[in-house]
Amino acid sequence: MATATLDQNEGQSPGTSASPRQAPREIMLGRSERLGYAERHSLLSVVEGLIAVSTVLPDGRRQILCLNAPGETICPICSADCWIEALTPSRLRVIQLDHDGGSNEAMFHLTHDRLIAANAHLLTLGRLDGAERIAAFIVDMCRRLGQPFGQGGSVLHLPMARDDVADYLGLNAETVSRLFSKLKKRKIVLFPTPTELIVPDLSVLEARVPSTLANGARGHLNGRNGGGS
Amino acid sequence: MATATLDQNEGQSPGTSASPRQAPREIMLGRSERLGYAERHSLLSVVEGLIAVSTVLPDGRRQILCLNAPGETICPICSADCWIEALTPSRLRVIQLDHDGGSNEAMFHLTHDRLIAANAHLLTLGRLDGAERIAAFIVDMCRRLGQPFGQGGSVLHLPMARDDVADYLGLNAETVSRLFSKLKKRKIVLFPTPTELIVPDLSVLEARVPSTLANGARGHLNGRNGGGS
DNA sequence: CGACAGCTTGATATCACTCAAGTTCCGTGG
DNA sequence: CCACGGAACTTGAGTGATATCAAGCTGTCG
Repeated sequence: MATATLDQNEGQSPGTSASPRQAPREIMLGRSERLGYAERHSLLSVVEGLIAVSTVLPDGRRQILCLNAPGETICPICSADCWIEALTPSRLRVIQLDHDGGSNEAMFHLTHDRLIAANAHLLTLGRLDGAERIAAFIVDMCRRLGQPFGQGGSVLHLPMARDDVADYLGLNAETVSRLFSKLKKRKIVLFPTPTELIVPDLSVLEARVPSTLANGARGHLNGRNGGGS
Repeated sequence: MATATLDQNEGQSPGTSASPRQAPREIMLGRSERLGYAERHSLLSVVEGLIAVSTVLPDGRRQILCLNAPGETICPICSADCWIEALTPSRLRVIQLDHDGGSNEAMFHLTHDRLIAANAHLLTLGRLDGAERIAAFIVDMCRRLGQPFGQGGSVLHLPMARDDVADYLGLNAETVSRLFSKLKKRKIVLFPTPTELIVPDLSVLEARVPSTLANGARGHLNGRNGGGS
């Protein structure tokens, strides 16, 4: 897993990066820029933007395993065999690991939360149809990135392309677009612009997400919730 | 579908269980018997049989998140919101936790391995088609449960129903059966009986699994031996 | 204003699901 | 030992959801 040292040139190779000075080391990534495993040596947390951890097959198929919003730390384990990719221009902060017991526990919590989220995602990919996946996705993103709107509504700037949503949900971009359109037609979600979503009433969307998931998907935000019934 | 209830006398209620009084606590589960979260209080490891950790939606859709073969320990985190279910009659051993730092590390390793496997599974469900999923599955099971056969082949007793394979791979039972038949017709896999598979040459199957996965899927195996690769 | 990237929409194809028989396997009882 | 019955498995036909291919549209930024 994460080894300690960083050299000075970190974050240099990808195109538009600005070179971080000293104290709080930062890495800038432009849209679609990636870091492979070899290019990271520390824990990273997202300051700004949206980061995807993804696997790409030789033929180009991509699966996004995990999305990290600002404030979240990228799980170094889930990213060992994968790419870290900015879905929108992003700023990352390098977290210095102290080699005491303390960071072990931090690593465990990261891993723990990630596993719970991964399990929810497995259910999504294995057993939900397209419409359900989209509903679950929007609800999840509203909780993580949305601003409250009216009574139980949410405004969300979706900082990723249809393409990326598709690769996260195991669909393709056209299907995502069609499903969005369907929600738009029914006025469950409004689209002032393609990346600006207004959900007037989140509970309408939540009603379209099978219940186990509606709870399970929150595992990485709160602690655990109710037992397995 | 019996749900086993456990009280003080752990391991009593499920059908055929033998009740150990003291030392190595064991739990027997008949086929399809389940333990909910409330019925477990410790780490469990599989002695015999095959255990699935699964989530079930209100409408009955089931996703198997994880399979545990003999010798493996069931990850308590991945099973917090889920059922533990025996796919074939199984024997579990209760592992007593000592509340020292040592078990923290054990928990971390369990979680770590599980997360790596979950990520591989996400790729499988999100981006592989039916034929690829089945190939990846058989290869994985051969490594974990198979006996070497000839030059680079493997014999596998598959201790689970088509149904269960389907719920693990996000398919349905008929599709699994059809895909098995296709492999049978091409003599890539032989079926002396429906649950007995002979893979004369594992590399033929491996060639049908996109390469990233062929490596990633082994993450959770550390320390177990399997047929060669 | 023009060009490009991203988005939407339509037509068609394909893969996997559903429903419905059959068939095989296996345990049980005559 | 064979007949029976149920569960699991296989197979086929038809359907539906999602992917693919192909335009066209929109919005953003020089």
